[in-house]
Amino acid sequence: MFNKYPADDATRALTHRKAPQQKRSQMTVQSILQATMELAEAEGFLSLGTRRIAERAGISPGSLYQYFPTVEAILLTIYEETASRVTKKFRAKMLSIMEAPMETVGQKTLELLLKEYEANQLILHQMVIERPQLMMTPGAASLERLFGAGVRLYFSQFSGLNERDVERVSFFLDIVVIGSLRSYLSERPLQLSRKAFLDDLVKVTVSYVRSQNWKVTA
Amino acid sequence: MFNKYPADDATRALTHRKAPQQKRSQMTVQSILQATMELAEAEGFLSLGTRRIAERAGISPGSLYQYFPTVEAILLTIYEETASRVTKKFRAKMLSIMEAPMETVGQKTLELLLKEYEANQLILHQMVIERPQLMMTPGAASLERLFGAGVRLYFSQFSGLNERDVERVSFFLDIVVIGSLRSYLSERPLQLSRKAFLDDLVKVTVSYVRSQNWKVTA
Amino acid sequence: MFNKYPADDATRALTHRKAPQQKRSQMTVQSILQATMELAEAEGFLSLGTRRIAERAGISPGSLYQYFPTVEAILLTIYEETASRVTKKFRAKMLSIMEAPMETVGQKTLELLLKEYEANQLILHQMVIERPQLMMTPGAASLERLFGAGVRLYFSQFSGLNERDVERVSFFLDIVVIGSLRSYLSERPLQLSRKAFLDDLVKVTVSYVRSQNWKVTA
Amino acid sequence: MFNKYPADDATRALTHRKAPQQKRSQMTVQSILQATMELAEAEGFLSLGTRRIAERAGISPGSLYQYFPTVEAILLTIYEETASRVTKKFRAKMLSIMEAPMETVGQKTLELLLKEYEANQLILHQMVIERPQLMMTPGAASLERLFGAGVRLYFSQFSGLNERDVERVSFFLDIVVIGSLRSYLSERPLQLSRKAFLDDLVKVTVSYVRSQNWKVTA
DNA sequence: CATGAATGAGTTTTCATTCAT
DNA sequence: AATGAATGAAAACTCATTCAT
Repeated sequence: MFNKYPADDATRALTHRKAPQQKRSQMTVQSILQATMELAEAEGFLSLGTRRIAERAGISPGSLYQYFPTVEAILLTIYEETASRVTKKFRAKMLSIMEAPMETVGQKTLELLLKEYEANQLILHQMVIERPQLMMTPGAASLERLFGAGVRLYFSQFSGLNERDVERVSFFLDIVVIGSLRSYLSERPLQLSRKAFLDDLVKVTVSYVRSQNWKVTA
Repeated sequence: MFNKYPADDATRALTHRKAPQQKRSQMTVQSILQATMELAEAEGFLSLGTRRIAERAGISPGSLYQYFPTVEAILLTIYEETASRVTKKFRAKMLSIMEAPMETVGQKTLELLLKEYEANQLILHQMVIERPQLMMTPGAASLERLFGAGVRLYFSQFSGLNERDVERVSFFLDIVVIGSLRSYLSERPLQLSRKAFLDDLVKVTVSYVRSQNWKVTA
Repeated sequence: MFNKYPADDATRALTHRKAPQQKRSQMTVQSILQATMELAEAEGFLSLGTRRIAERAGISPGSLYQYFPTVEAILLTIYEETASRVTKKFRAKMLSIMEAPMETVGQKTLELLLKEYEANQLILHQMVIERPQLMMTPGAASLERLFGAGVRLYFSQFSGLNERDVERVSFFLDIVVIGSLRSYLSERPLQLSRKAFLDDLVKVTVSYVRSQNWKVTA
Repeated sequence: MFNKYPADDATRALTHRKAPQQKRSQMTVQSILQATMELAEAEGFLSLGTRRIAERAGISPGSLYQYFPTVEAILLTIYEETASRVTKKFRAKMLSIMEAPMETVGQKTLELLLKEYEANQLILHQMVIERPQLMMTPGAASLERLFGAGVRLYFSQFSGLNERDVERVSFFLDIVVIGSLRSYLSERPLQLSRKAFLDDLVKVTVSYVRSQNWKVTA
C-alpha cells in the first residue's frame, strides 16, 4: 500500500515483534519511535521507510526488525499511545463538568479537544491524513468518534430521552465537530481567529442540541 | 513525496507538457486519463504508477511522458476538470436562487454539494484523502472554499454588512460544511440517514447565520 | 528454497516474463544465459543470485527482471534447452540402430548417453545435483527417464511381450543406468577407466535383458 | 556456498568447537542435533539456519556457537554418526556371511543396505541430495564406497585374484549399486516393487561377478 | 511521434555472527 | 556459560525515467 515492497499484511502482525526485555532494548524502541517522528516532522509520513528510520535512530536495519515488522507498526504504536492519552483526558474532563450548564460543557470539552489536536497535530492530524489506511486497522483505537462518545456520556445523566434520538444527535455532532476541527487545522485561515472559531463552534453545537427541545429530567 | 524517484519538483511543471493539438494526441490523453481512473477505482490512488497507467492505456511509457511528466500531473488534470465543473454548477445554482428565503438557499445549495460529492466521490473525496499533497499544489483550483465563496456571493446582494463579519462567517461556514461533508462521506454512519444529516446541516448553518442578527437591506 | 528472499512460487511463473522482440533484447537474454553458466562453472549453482548474474552479464538488475522472474527460471530455460536437444539425439540414435543386435544397441546408446552427460556435465549433472527442486517443476522435461523410454522404444518393435514385464524391465534399467552414470560422473574413480565402465555397463544391461528369456518375434 | 556470510572455511574447523564435558553440555548438544533433525524433517535441509535451530532447541544463538561453528558442522556430526553406525552394521553382516554362497551374500548385504537407506532416508538420502557439498568435506566418512569396501572384503578371503581386477570390479559394483539405490529412493516407481528391484539388483550384481570367470581358491 | 529496452538508485527484509552484560 | 540485543552485508525486486531506434 504505502511501501513499495510491503510485507504480506496478512501474515505480519502490525504490532511489536517481541517485547523488549532489557533496558538496552527499551532504549532502542524509544529511539525508533523518536526517529520516526523526527523524520515525519521533516518530510511527512508518506516517504518514511525502515532504512531511513533505522539510520536516523542510529541503529542497524536488523535491529529495527526485531521490534517492528513494518513502518505501519511503528506508526500504529505511536498513534495508539497518543490517542489513548487524549481519550482518557477527554473522558476525565467530561466527567468532571458534566453537571455544569451546557454552554460550559461544550466550551470546555471543545477547548480541550482543539488544544490536544493542536498539541499533537503531527500525529492526530497529519498522520491520519497521510496514512488513512492506518486507522482502518482493526483495533486502532481511533479518536474518530471521541466527541460523539462524549455527547452520549453527557446525555446519559438525564432520563426521559429517546435513545435513537440521542444516537442521531451524537453522530451528527461527532461528524460536524471532528470534520470542522480537521478542516480548521488543515486551513488555519487568517480571517478566522482561533477564538472566533472555537466560540462559534460551541455556539453552533449548543444551539443545535437546544433546538431538539428535549424534555429532560436530571 | 509520492513517487520514489520523483523528478525535481522545481524544474517540472505539474501540467501538460505540451497541449495535444491533433486528434490522435487528444485520444491518447483521454486514454491516459481514463486508464488512470480505472486503475484508481480498482485499487486506489496510492499504488498508481506511470508504467501501469501506460500499459492500461495501451501506449508505451515513453508516450505517456510526452503528455504528462508525472502521475501527479495526471491526477491534477483529472481533479481540476471535475472541480471546475462542480464549481460552475454550484455558482449557477446559487445565482438562480439567491433571492429565495435563506432556508431554501441553504437547502438547495447543500443538497447540490452533497450530490456532487457523492457522484464524484472517487475524485473529490478519495483522491483528496489519499493524495492530500496534490491539493497543496499552487494553482490547484480546489473545491475547499467553494461553499464559503457561495456564502459571500449570497451576502453580496445585501448592503449594510460589515465586510469582515461576512468574511468570518463565510470562512466558518466553509470549514464546518466542507469538514462535515468529508466526515460524513468517510463514515457514512448507519445511525444517521442521508436526509437527517442534510436537514440538520441546513438547520445548523441557517440558524448560525440568523444568530448574527444582521440588519440587512436588499 | 534456494534463494533467501524467493518470490512467491505460486504467483510467479518460472518462465520468461516477456518474449524479447527486438534484436537488442535477444542479445540481452543470451548474455544472461551465458553469464549464468559462467558463474555456475566458477562457483556452482547454489550461490547464484540475480544481482551477480546481471552484473556479469553487463546489464542492470532491472533488465534481468524484464526477462526472468527468478534465478530458477533462468536455470530452467538452460536445462530445458539442453535436455530437449539430448533427448532428440538419443531418440534419433535409438531409431537408427534399433534393428541391430542388442549388444550393439546397448553399446551405442550408452555411449551416446555418457558422451552427452560428459559434454553437458555442468547442466545435466551438477545442476541436477545442486538444484534438485528444479527438476520437480511441473513441465520440466527431465532426462530422468530417458533411458527407460529408449528401452521401451526398443522393445516396441517386437510382439509377444507382456506389457507389464516391459515396464518393469524398463524402469529397472532406467534406475540402474541413470544412477550408475550419475555415480560415475560424481566420482570419476581412477581405478575404473571410462572404457571399462562403459563396457561393463553394457554387459550388465544386455545380460539382464537376456536373462528375462523372452520369446520375441520381430 | 550455503551460508550467506560463512565463516572463513580455512580458519574454521567443521567440527565441534569444544567437546562437551559436562552433563548439561551434552544435553545441549543433543538438543541441537535433535532440533536440527526436526526442522529438516519439516522443511528440508536447505532452509536450515542457526537462529531457527537455536530457537527450536530452546537455547540462545550464542550458546549454539559454543558447540558448533556452523550449520554444516551440525549436519556433518549427524551424518557421521549415522554413517559410522551403518558402516559397522554392514561390515559385521558381511563378515558373518562371507562364506555363504555368493547369491546369499549379495542378497543379504543389499537387503541390509536398502533397509538402512530407507530407515535413515532423511540423513543418508535427503541430506546428501540437498547438501551435496557436505560430502566433499575432507574427512567426511561417507557411505559412498561402502559397498565396494564390502566387495573387497568378500574377495579377500580368496587367493589367486588379480588385485587390479578386484579393484575394478569393486569400483564398478560400488557405482552401480549405490547409484541404483539412490535413483530408486528418489523415484520410488510404482511400476517396480521393492522386492522386484532388490531381487533384480542382486541378480545383476552376482551375474556380473560370475561373468568375470575368476579362478579362485578359498 | 511512438516504441520498448535499459537503467540504477533505492526499498524491504533476512540471518550468520559477535559481544557486552 | 549463557543470554539476547545488535550488527551489517547482501539478497530480491521495483519503477520513474530516459533514449536509441
